[in-house]
Amino acid sequence: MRPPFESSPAGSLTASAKSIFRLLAEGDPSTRPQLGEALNLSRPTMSAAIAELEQLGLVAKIGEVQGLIGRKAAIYRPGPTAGHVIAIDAGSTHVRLRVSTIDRRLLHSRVYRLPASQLLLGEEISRAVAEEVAATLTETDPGWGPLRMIGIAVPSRVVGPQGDRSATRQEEIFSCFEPPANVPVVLENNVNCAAVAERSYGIAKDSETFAYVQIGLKIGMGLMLGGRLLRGRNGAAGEIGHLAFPMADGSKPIAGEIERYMGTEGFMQRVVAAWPEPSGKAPADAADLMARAGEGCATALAHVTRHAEDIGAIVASCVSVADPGLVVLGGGMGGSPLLMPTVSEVANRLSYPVEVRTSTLGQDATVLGIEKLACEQTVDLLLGESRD
Amino acid sequence: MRPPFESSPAGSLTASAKSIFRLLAEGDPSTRPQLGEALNLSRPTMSAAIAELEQLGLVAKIGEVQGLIGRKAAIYRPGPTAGHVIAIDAGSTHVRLRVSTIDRRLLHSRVYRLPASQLLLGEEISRAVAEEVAATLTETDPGWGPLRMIGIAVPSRVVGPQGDRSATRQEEIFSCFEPPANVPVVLENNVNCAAVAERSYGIAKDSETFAYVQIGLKIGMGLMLGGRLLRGRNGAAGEIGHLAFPMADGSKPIAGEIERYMGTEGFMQRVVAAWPEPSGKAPADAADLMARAGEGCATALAHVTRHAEDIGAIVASCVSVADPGLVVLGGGMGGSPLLMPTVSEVANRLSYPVEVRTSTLGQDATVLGIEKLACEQTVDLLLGESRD
DNA sequence: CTTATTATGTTAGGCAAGTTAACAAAAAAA
DNA sequence: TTTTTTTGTTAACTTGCCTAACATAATAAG
Repeated sequence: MRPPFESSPAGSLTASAKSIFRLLAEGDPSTRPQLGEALNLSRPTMSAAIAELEQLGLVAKIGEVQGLIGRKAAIYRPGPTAGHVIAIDAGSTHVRLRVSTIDRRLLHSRVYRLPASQLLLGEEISRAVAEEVAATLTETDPGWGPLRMIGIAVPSRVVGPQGDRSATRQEEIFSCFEPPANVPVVLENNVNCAAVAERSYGIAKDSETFAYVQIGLKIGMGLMLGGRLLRGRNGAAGEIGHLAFPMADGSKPIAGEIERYMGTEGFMQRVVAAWPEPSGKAPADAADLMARAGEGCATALAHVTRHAEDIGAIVASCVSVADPGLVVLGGGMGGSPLLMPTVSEVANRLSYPVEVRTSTLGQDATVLGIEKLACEQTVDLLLGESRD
Repeated sequence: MRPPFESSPAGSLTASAKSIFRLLAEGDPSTRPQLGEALNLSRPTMSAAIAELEQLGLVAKIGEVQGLIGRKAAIYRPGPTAGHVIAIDAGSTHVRLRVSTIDRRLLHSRVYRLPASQLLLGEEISRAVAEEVAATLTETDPGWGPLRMIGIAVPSRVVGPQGDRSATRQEEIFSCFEPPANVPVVLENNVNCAAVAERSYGIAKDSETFAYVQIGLKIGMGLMLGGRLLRGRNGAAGEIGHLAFPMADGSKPIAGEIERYMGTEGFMQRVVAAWPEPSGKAPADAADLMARAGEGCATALAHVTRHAEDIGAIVASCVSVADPGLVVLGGGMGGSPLLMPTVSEVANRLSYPVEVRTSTLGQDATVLGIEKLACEQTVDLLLGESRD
C-alpha cells in the first residue's frame, strides 16, 4: 500500500466537507452562505468543514463580497493541494492539450497539427503526445499544485478491465509516451468525450439523457444516460459503424459496412461518381460539398439531403434501441446545420419522438470532455470515492 | 397531504433499520447475526434496529436456529405491516396473476386464458384483469396485511411523465378496470418485465448488464444496464421492431417493417410460401415448424437457421449500440435452443463479443418480473425513498 | 452434574457529525 | 451614535452509530 496521503489527501473528511469540495470543484467559486444554502448545511457545520478543507489546502479563500447590507461574505475555491490536470485530445489530425485546475480554470494550452501524411498512425500520435506533455511539464508553475491526473481522448474503443482488450488500439497511445510516475491516466473514447462536453457545456446542458452522433471521417455515437456515459462491456457502446448493413430481405449484412458507406470517404466517392457534367467540376472534398450546398447548388444540396436521410435512418435505429429523446449531431459533417432538418424528419418518421440538435461546441468538444472527466476522476480520487 | 402513515409507515427509521428491511425484503429470511454480518452492523445496532422494525410490524421473528454450539439465533422476515402486492401479466392470450408478500412468498395465483378470438383487444384484457382482481380481493386473508401495490405488465410501451403519452396504449388497461382506492399501480412493459425476471431469477442472475430479446408474435428487447432497466424518454427503449429496415444502398427504410418481417406471422408466411412439395405439408404454425426442425427435418431446420441469422443481425445492431456483453433470447421462438448457436455466431461476426444464452424461465417470466418490480416499489414507498 | 466454552443478545458509555440557540463581528441605514 | 442586517463562532444538545463489558442460552468437557 502506498502512503494514504499520496492518493487521497482527504482520507477522512466529513461528509459535509466532501460535498463542499465537490461543489467548488464543479465550477464557480462561491461564498459560504451560498454553499450552505445549496447543500443545506448549518453555519456551524460550514465553519467546521471549511476549516478542515483550508487546513489541507483543498480550499482557499480568494476574497470577500459585500451584499447590500451586513457583513462581507468570504468567497472560496479549490486550493493549491487540489492540484491540476492535463487533458489531451489525441486525434488523428491534431493533438490538443489543456492544463487546468480541477475547477477548470485554464492554466495552459497547446495545439499540435500532425503532418497530414501520418493520418491514423498510432505511433506518430503517441510521439506527439509525449512531446507535448514533456513541453508542458517544463512550463509547470509551482502555484498550480501537484499534477493529479492525465486524461487522454483516443479515437478507438476503450475497454474496462473485463472487456476484450486484445482487439482495441487503446494501448497504442503508450507506445512512445510514458506518463509521469504516480500520475494516473484516464483514457476515454473521443466521441464519448464530445458527448460529455455537450452535456456539460454544450447544446445538451439541459438533458441528462441524449445521444451524441458524430458524422465525419468515421461515424460514432456517445450515449449519455441519466448523466452517465454508457461504455458497454467492450467499450463498444455507440459503435454504430457496426450496425447491421445492408439489411434487407435476401441480402447478408457485412461487418462494419455502415462505417464504409457513411464515412466521409465512401460518401464522397458516391458523390463524385454521380456528379453530373453540367454542374461543373465535382467537389474536392466534403467541406467543399457542404460549402456549395450552403451556397445553393442544387446538386450538392441533393447529395447532402440524401446523406441526411441515411443518417436519419441510423439515428432512428439508435432511437429504437435507446430512446434517448434527444440526439445531438456533431463532427465534421454533422456540425453543419444543413443536415439537421432532414435527419430529424426521417428519424421521427421511422421511430419515436426525438429532438435533433446540432452541436455548438466546435473542435474543442473532445478536449473539454476529457478535461471534465479527468477533473471528475481527480475529485473522486482526492475524496477517496471511486465511482464504478 | 395524506397522513404520512398511510404511504410510509416508516417515515423516520434509522438507516440501519432501513437496510435491514431492504435485505429481508430481498429474499430469504435471515438470522440477526447474518444480517449484522452482511450489513456491517454491530450487535447493539441490530438490537435497536430490529426493535424499531418489530414495533411497526415491518419485521417479525419466525423462529430460531441452533448452530453447532452456543445460543440460538433468532430468524426474521418481513412482518404483516409490510403487506402484500398483486402482480398481473396482462398478456394478449393469458392474464396471469400472483399475490405475494413483499419478500415474494406466493399467497395466491390464478391464470385466465383469453378467448383466442379476442387477441389484442385491449378492452377484453382490461375486463379480464378487473374480474381476476375482484375475484382475488374476495379471497384476501387478513393475515396478508394491507395491499400495498398492484403491478401490471402490459404489451405496449409505458411512458413516464415527460414522454409522449398520446401514442401509447398504456391507458387501455384501465378502460374496464379501476384499481382499489389508495392502492398505487405500477405499469411496465411486458418485455422489460421478462428482462427483470431473467436478471433476478433466470439465466442472467450473474449479470447486471444484458439485453433480453424476445422473439415471438412480435419482437422486442429489454435493456438492463447496471441493474437498472433502460426505459427511454417515450418508453420506447428496446422497441427493435422499429430498427431501420430494409436498409441498403438505394432502398428506403419503412417504419416498423422489421416487426412485420421478423414476427411469427411474417416469418411463417415466407416459410409456407417457400415450402417445397416433396417435403410434405407445410407446417401449421411456428410451434409445428420448430418441432419438425427439432426432429431433424432439413427443410424446417434451414428455415429456422435462416431466421436465426436475421435475428443475429438484429442482435448485432443492438450490440453495436449498447454493447451489453450478454444477450438472452426468449419468447415463443427465442426460447428454443435451436436458435442460439446461429444467433451467437452471426452476432459475434458482425459486431463485438457477446455471449448469447437462451431463457430458462418459461411463460412465467413476465409475471415474476412485474412482481419483483411491484415489491421493489413497495419497499421504496414503505421506506419513504422513491427511486427516480 | 458441574464447569468450560462459545454464540447470541443487552446494557453502559463514548464519539462523530450534524443540529439549534445564542452571541460576536462587520457592514450599511437611521 | 444607534439600529438593523448579514456573517461567522461558541455552546449545548441529538442522533446514530460504535466498543467494551456483561447476561443468557446452548453444547462440550471433565
